[in-house]
Order: sequence, then structure tokens, then C-alpha cells
Amino acid sequence: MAVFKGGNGAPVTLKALAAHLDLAHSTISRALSDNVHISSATKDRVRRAARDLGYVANSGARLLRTGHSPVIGLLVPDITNESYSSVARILAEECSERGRPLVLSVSEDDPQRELELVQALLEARPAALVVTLTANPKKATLAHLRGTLAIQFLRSDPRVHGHSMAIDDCAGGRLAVEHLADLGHTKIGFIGVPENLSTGSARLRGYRTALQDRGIGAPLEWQKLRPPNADAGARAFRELMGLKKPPKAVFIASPQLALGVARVVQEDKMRVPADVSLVAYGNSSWFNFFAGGLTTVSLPLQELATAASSILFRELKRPADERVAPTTLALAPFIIKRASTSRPRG
Amino acid sequence: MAVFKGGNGAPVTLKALAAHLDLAHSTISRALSDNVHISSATKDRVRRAARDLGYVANSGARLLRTGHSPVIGLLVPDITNESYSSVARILAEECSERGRPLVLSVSEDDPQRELELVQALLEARPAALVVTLTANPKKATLAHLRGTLAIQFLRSDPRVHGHSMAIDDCAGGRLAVEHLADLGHTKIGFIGVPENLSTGSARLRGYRTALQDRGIGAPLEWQKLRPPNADAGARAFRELMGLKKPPKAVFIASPQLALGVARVVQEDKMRVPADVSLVAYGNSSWFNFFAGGLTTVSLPLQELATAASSILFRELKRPADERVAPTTLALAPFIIKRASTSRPRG
DNA sequence: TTGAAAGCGCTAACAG
DNA sequence: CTGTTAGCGCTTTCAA
Repeated sequence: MAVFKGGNGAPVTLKALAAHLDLAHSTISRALSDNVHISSATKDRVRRAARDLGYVANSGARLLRTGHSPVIGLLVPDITNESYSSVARILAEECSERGRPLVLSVSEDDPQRELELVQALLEARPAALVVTLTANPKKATLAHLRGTLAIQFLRSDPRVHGHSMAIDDCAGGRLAVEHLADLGHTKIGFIGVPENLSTGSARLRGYRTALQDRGIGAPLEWQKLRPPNADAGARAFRELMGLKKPPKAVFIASPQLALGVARVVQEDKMRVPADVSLVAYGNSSWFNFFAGGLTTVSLPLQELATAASSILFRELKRPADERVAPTTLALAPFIIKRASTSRPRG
Repeated sequence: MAVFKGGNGAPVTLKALAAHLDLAHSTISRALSDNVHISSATKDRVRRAARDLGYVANSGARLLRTGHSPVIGLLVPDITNESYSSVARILAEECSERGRPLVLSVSEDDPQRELELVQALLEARPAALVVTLTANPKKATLAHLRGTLAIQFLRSDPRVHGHSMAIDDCAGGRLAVEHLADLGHTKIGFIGVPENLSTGSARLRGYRTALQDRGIGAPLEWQKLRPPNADAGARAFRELMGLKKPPKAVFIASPQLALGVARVVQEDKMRVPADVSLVAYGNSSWFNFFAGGLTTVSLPLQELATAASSILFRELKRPADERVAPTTLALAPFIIKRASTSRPRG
């Protein structure tokens, strides 16, 4: 635990600095915050002394006094997921440029933990929260969010009032199907995440409407909705391929699920795209390399994260009473055609 | 900014709760911290009221009063790197279980930013810091760390006093070379990160000593030391392959550099392992899929992160004056043989 | 341009 | 078991 001590053993506080320089502690405070009324000579003296004695401000005292802290809270389901680690990186960068601490919380998609984390986050009276909520957040979580500047990222819960930065997942789903249909596919399966996740339902909707638009039918057993992890993806794919009438192409609407599918393909020595065409979803780095390149619906995550952070910091500059109407951004994904899709064979 | 207001518009503080329940605010404080002296009836009443009125403690006031906060600070060079995102995930999990906020700082390997971030971190009087320092940290950074419980992760700077959780990178380098030598290789190149990074020098040392032990020579032009990013890796590999006498096997001692190499292999349609055998370093998920599987020196990152967090929390339970001598952990990596290495041909 | 003083919300020592 | 009280380090208002 850090207890900043001077040579004499006393903690280095504003008052200690003041005593050292024979000034009032309020003067020290002003000098360090570059207040206009302080002479630059004094400022220099104070800054040097602060550096020499190793003064570090006490953020608690400041929070107590001012009622708010510069902290930005980030709440995500999983930091190892590239979607969230990329927003974390960009936010961390923008925050450090502006001297704002970034507090990271990982809910692991557990609503109870999510609530506890939001509570803990609010104890710091953060300037804003960037959140990706679970599918079924607790009432109290939503209530807490109502009292705070919150920006939703990627997933979007309509009950939260505030800006929402997402991907047009419905368009993404459509893109995948249209690419396959253009190649001549008519037997197109779907593996995605459950519908109570906004992203899950949108991608499924895109898949369905595109099929309909093209006049292509698909039995319900070709649609597998599973939680976003590799094992679930592997099982779903095995089920799909084990059907009497398996699809000849599969749209895997989540990178975590795709990882499971890739493992199955490798273990079972399936040929892609000869046996089955595959379209993934997301930006995982391994998509480049799997089976000579996995065709994917790619998401503009950098842009999204940048947009989120620029909206966030613009909002923070604005006085709290004249906040504009919430922005809802839904960036369009695009398809990257690689080697895992071809005209249907066999 | 969150300003917890009750129905009457007043902020919900301990005192407000006290007035509401006609109790002393110290009683409220004790009830909420589950103090033994408070009757369970009162505790229930207080907890219910706190929940109903949406009370959220002010961490600043607590910090001011107690002099320290439960915060854990995490400082890493890059959160999108799997090594660091995996420790972030594990730490975030352990922290949230214990109700400790985790503050994330990303230095981007810039010593100046690193110093600023450490300063900012210390303003919260964190209970501990988990850090991966830049190659050349500023003096002031090291001075600050001296006053804090700091645990080094992955990289290890001897000037920091405290626990250090790392990988035995020298053994890792040896492992790679021995595998290639066992296959019959005698022309083994090296692409790694600069020597001022502790990890860089150790992996290079492992490479060199293993070559020596096996009586294998290697010209200096087969050793490329580059900053850890894909472009640098790509260039280094092109240089290596463009030599009059290129190596027949390359040990790429960083996952970021390996990504660049993989791109070159793909673009130039090189055959792996027919043209060149490749051994990578690290645990990137795409290693599974590149060229039918990239042979790699795999790191026990989960174990390392778990060890770091268990040492951290054990240390935090211990009274500050009886801290034990610093632990230095160096876990052994292991090799995963896949399809990118074979006996030399041609 | 600087100083004096009040008070933010909480914890803990002491009193009852 | 509960109440009273002091004070943590800082910002800010008012005064000089």
C-alpha cells in the first residue's frame, strides 16, 4: 500500500508541501491545478517541490470534495474476446491521454455479478460508463444505469437510456446469406447465439429475411442457437453435419462458436469448402489462416470503438444539463471473401 | 455523472439513511459493513433501506478516511495481446469476487506514458499494482513502484523490488532449437524482440546456448531483433529468406512477429515446412490453424496469471510489516509439435 | 497574488 | 447494542 512519505516520515500531502514552502495549502492546490491567479514563479517552485518530494494527489479527497471523479468505467462480458479487448485498448488510450483512469469490470455474462460490478463502479462516482450488458440484466442494474451517463457498446438494451454504439447485425446476417446464395447455395444452415442477446436475434433475423428474399427455404433444424463458446459451437456443428439432410453451407454468427466449428473441421478432417462452405462472423485473427482463409462478415470494430470514445468525450465536455438526444449508431459490416466458400458441389 | 438522489432530491448518503431510519450514521456504517455489534434486526432494516433508496457508498470518502483503497492497478503494454488480456481476465475475475476494483492502464510500451499512468494509479492509493514495464522505465516510475506493493508479470526488471512472475524464456528458446536440431536442422535462424526487453534477451540466450550445446553454428545475419509488431516481423522474415544462404528453419520468438511472418508466407505462397520449418512462440489461437498447425513454444499463461493473483491476494491478507522475501517464479514453457516443422529437405 | 476557513462522506475511537 | 465526535486531504468561497 502506497503511503507517500517524505524523508522525515510524514506523508506528503498538500499541507506538507505548503509547510515545506511556507505557503498556504490552498496556494499549493491552485498552483498544481495551474490556476490563473498564481504567479508563474510560485507555480515553478511548487511544481519542483512536488516532484522532488514525490507528491501524489489523493484522489479520494478530491472526489469527496468535488462529488465526482474523472473515472471511466468499462463493463464487458469477456476481455479476451477481440471485440471487447479492442474497445478496451482504444478507450484505455483515449483515457490515458486525458488523464482519466479506466476501471475494467468483467461480468462473464452473469447478471448477478454484473449488478455487483455496476454498484462497485458507481462507488467511484464515475464520469461515465461504457457497458455491454448481459442478455437479462437485473432491475437494479438498469436503475443504476439510469442515474449515470452510460454508453452501450455492441449489444444494445432498449431499457437503457443513452447512446448506443452497435453493429447492424441484421445487415451482417443478410450479407452472409446473400454471398452464399450468389454462389448458388440453397441449403444454408445457421449457428448463432440465443435470441435474448440483441446481437443474436438481429443476426438470425438477417439470415431469415435474406433467405426469404431469395426464396430459399430452410428447415428449423438447420438453426442452432447456442451460448457463445467454442464447445457449444463444436457440438452444434456436429449436430448439423449429422443430420439426414445436412446443409451444404453454414453461417456461423459468432467468432467463439466459429472456433469450435474450426476444431471439428480439423479433427474430423472435413474438407472446406468441398464438403461444406463456411461463413464466419467477426474479426478474429485466425480467420485469415483457417483452411486457407475463412470467409467472414467483418465488423468495423475500430471505427465503432473510436466512435464510442469520441461521443463519450464530447458528451463529457458538454454541461450535464444540455445533453443531446441519444445517438444510436449501427455501423454496417462488410464481407471478406476468402477460401472457405465456393459453389455447392457433390 | 452519478449523483444519487432520493425522491426528495437530496443525495443518498449515510447520514441521509440515518435520518430516514432515525439512527446514528455510525450505526448505518457498521450495519452495512456487517459489524458484529449490530443487531441483526437493525442490519436488516438498514440493508433494506439502503437498497430501497439506492444508496451507493462514496469510495472517495472511505479512501480519505482509511488512507488506502481496495483498488488493484494493472499496467500492461498492450491489452489486445493475449498474454496480457488473459492475465487481465483472471485478475478481473479474482478482483470482482473480492469486491476489488481493477484499474487498467495501457502503456503502449511508452516510458513517458508509463510514468504518467503509474502516477495516476497511485492517486487512488491502490492496494497493489501488477505491472509489465517497458524496456527502459523512467527513474521516477521505479521510485514510485518502490513505495508500493508491486508484482511484475512476464517481463522482469531487476530494479523493482517485489515478486516477479515470469516464464523461463531461456528454456523456451532452447526448446525451440532442440526440437529443430532433433529433426536434423543445422541452419536455424532467429527472429525476436530487442535485448533490452528481459524476455527478448532470454529467448535469444536460449537459442544461442542450445545451438552451442549441439555444436551448430549460425551467422549473425540469421538473427533479427525487431520490435514486437507484425510489420517488423514480415520485414525481418523477408530479409532472412532473401539472403544468399538463408536458414532452412526459423524460430520466431514472439507471437506478434509470427503474425507478420505468417502473412509473408501466405502472400508469397511459400510452402511450410517444405521451404522452411517454422517454430513460433506463445499461445495465439491462430497458431492452431496456420499451415495446418504452427509448431510453437507454448506458455503456461493461465497458470502464471493464477499464480500471480494468488500470490497477490495472499500478500494482501498479510500485515504490511511482515511481508516475506520476494518470490521469483519462472514457469517452464513446453513445445507443441504441429505441422510447420519437419526434417530439412531440398 | 495569496491566505484562512469550511466542509464534502465516511470510519473508528470513545462513551454510554 | 447504539450514539457522539473528530478528522482524513482536498477544493473553493470569501477576505485581504
